[in-house]
Amino acid sequence: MELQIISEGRRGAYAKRRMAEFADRCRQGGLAVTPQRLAIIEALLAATDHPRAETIFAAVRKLHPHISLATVHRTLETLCQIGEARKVTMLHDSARYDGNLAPHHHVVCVRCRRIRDVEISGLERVIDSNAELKGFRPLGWSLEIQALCDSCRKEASDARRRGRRQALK
Amino acid sequence: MELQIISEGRRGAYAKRRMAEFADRCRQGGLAVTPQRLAIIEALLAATDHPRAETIFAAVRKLHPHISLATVHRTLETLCQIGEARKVTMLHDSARYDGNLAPHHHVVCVRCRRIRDVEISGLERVIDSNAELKGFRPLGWSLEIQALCDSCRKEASDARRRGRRQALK
DNA sequence: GCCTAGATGATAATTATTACCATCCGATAC
DNA sequence: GTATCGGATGGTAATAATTATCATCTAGGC
Repeated sequence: MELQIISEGRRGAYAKRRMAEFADRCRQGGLAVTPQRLAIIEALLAATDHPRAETIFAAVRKLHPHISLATVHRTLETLCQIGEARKVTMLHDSARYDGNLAPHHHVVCVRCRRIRDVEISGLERVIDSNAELKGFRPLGWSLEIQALCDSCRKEASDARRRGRRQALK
Repeated sequence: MELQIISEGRRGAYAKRRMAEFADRCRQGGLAVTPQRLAIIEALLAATDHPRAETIFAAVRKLHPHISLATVHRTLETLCQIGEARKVTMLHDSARYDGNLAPHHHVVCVRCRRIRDVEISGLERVIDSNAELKGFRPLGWSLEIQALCDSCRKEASDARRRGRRQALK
């Protein structure tokens, strides 16, 4: 299969630089530089709407009809793992509800997905004085702090230790 | 079917007050006060872990084996609509990705789910000086501003107008 | 008690994502 | 350039979460 770089279009300097770095950063992460990965990162950099896998799939498909949706899903996750993309919706896999109506925020463990309430004051001031929301009328806001909880931190370091031992065998 | 109030247990004063208000607030919202709804809001108020529908289902089921998972899903959404609960994961229905690695935040239209980047400075200071994250080691944070975008605002008000006309017929 | 709109339970359908596996190909060593 | 090999891909089945459908039931107003 042969894929080519999607049209230059009106990509910004940022996207251009990121594309230039991309191959190296893949290799640094131990990943092969495939035409699919190039097409997907390029579509992601060209988008301004924080797309879902399906949207990227549709965009990439126009030029490369053979690409598979599964590849798009996999690749987007991979890009997040090597730090080339971010998942905006950390807790997207199922809806989580909160009965606490008082204004508050959340710390989320990135590993076990436990969520705990946090109170933070003074946010309102920072947002009001700062955010330019042209075209959007704000209704509310919520801060999500990504974190590692103590028990996950312990388990993660144990796993690393085991991994190292495995690697030495 | 007959459901009863889940054991008093160690419900806080907050939950107690909310339970007391609940029936009235349902009627205000034009909703029937059913045993299922009582059981679900009570389970939600008793939980501190921002549960998913399945978790509430499991909790409620212990005392009320006949309740359906579909009812739990529907009811949780309904509770959000009348303002008795919040969905912590507004954009949970599909994963959204972002190629922009620079630190930034998001405004999300609650209607069409468009997401736009916002830059907000000074957040770091507020969080560091404020948040008590006992047991969690922070890795990053992101602020999500819920909003209504201009075009959705227009459509929503058009729809209301149509609705009123319908209602007059 | 009776009636009706709305609520529920049971289950099918839909949607997003992941798993699986045969085949392919990028990267490295020759 | 060729051979080799482990990771990557495409096609598709499987899974998980949620929503739709519809027959039945019931809360709330009379």
